[in-house]
This record gives sequence, structure tokens and C-alpha cells, in this order.
Amino acid sequence: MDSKRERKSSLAPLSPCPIPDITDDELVTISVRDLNRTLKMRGLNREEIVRMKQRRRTLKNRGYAASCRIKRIEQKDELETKKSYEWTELEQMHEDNEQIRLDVNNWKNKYKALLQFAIQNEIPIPSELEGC
Amino acid sequence: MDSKRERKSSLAPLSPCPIPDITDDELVTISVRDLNRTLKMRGLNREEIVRMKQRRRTLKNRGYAASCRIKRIEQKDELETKKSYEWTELEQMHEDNEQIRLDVNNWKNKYKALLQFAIQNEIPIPSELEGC
DNA sequence: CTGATAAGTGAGCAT
DNA sequence: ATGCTCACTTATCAG
Repeated sequence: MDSKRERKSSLAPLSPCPIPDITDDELVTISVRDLNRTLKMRGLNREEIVRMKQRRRTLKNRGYAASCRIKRIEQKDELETKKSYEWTELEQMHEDNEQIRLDVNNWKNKYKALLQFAIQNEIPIPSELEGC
Repeated sequence: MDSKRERKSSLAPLSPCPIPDITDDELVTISVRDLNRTLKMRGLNREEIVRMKQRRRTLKNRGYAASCRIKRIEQKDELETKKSYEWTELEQMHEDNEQIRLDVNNWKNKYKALLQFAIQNEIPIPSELEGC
């Protein structure tokens, strides 16, 4: 049901780290300039440097992919929230509408009752007032 | 701008196909039973069979991933469509509401005018008719 | 190069 | 076995 979906990081085997005392976290955090300096200082060869660069890029990409996923989920949530909000508003509006309709009937009936009273008692009404 | 994002299929190198005359398309389509029969007939060894099975699974997964992505996009589209529809409905409802409000005022004014007329002409009105 | 995203891969769950 | 979905990798594109 609720499955832990933590992935066996398969990155390490891809590019075995030539410098064990630089963590992935450091590698992706450090600036390119600083990284280059560090790599030079350690006296790594071309191939090792390339591998470290690639590893850095991959780690960065991992982060980008994560943000991308999160963003997607957030956008979906936002959409759902807005939709649900609009639905609520729609419900409310329906109610209001119903209420106003009742008001209309109310005033209409009052007017008609009054008019009827006038007719029954043969009270002459100016024509502008009998707009029904 | 509009980028072709077709990927160089990197599957082939992963599991070099021992049977060149079975296409990927056939491999994912064929039933397990038929596949087994075919593999047996070709006299493939254990390792080759395992590789073919894995290749099949991978190809299947590729398809599943595609459906998964399409489904996600469709769901998002659907959500957006519904949201936009609700928005339209909300607009319409606002308009209706406004119209009904005008009706209310219309009848109310008529009633009041009539009542005013009665008062000005000193016409006695039954109390149940002057509900204002 | 950096960041974002589509497609592909493998793991793990559910049926 | 099959299908789905997650995290991850890779290819690519834009800036």
C-alpha cells in the first residue's frame, strides 16, 4: 500500500569516486572554480577529472529532475485547489440566486396584490403604475 | 523553440539481440508461450534466453512509461478543461444574478410606487397589503 | 555551463 | 507475468 520508494542510488557504480573524502553533497555544492582547484591539488589525471565532472553533472541533474517532479505535483495540486474553490463559489452562487429569485416573487406578489386590491375596489390607477 | 525530443534508443547496446530476425516490436507483442517456443527452437542457451526475457521486459517497461506520461498529461488537460468550464459557468451565473437583481428592483419599485400613490391619495389599504 | 524536461531504465508494489 | 509509478539517468534544448 504505502510503499517506501527510496531508490538504491546506482550512481556510485557508474563513476567510482576517486576522491572518497568529497561527498556527493559537497561535489554538487562546490563552485566549478573551487572544484577545479581541488582536483588539481589532488593531482588527479585527465580521466579522473572528467569522471568527477560527469559525476557532478549527474548529481546536478538528479536535483533538477527532483525539482521538476515536485513542480509538476505542485501545479497539479494548485489546479485542483482552484477547481475545488470555483466549485464552492458556484454552489454559493446557486444559493444566492435562489434567494434572489424568492425576493423577486415576493415583491412581484406584493405588487400584484395591491393592484388586485385597486381593481376590486374600482380605484382608478394612473397607467404608468400598472405596468403589469 | 520546438524541439524534436526523439531519443536515440539506447536499448540495443544494453542487450545485444541474439536473434536479429525478431524485431523489438515482435518481441513485445508475442505471447510468452510463443516466445518460449521460438527461443527453444532457435536453440538459444540459458544466458541468451535470460537476456531476451530481460529485453522483452525492458521494452514493455518503455511502453508502460509512455502510457504513464500520456495519462498524466491527459489528466492535467482534463482538469484544466473542467476548470475553464466552471469558470465560464461562474461568469454566466454572475450575469444571471445581475439580471435577477434588476428584476427585484423593478418589482420593488412598482410596488412602492403604487403604495406611494395610495398614500398620496389617502386610499386606505388593508394592513396585510402594506408589507413594506 | 546551468537548469529544465522528455524519454528511457530499473526497482518495487499490486493484481 | 503484467502494468503502473517513482526515482534516476541521459539526451537535448534554451538561456
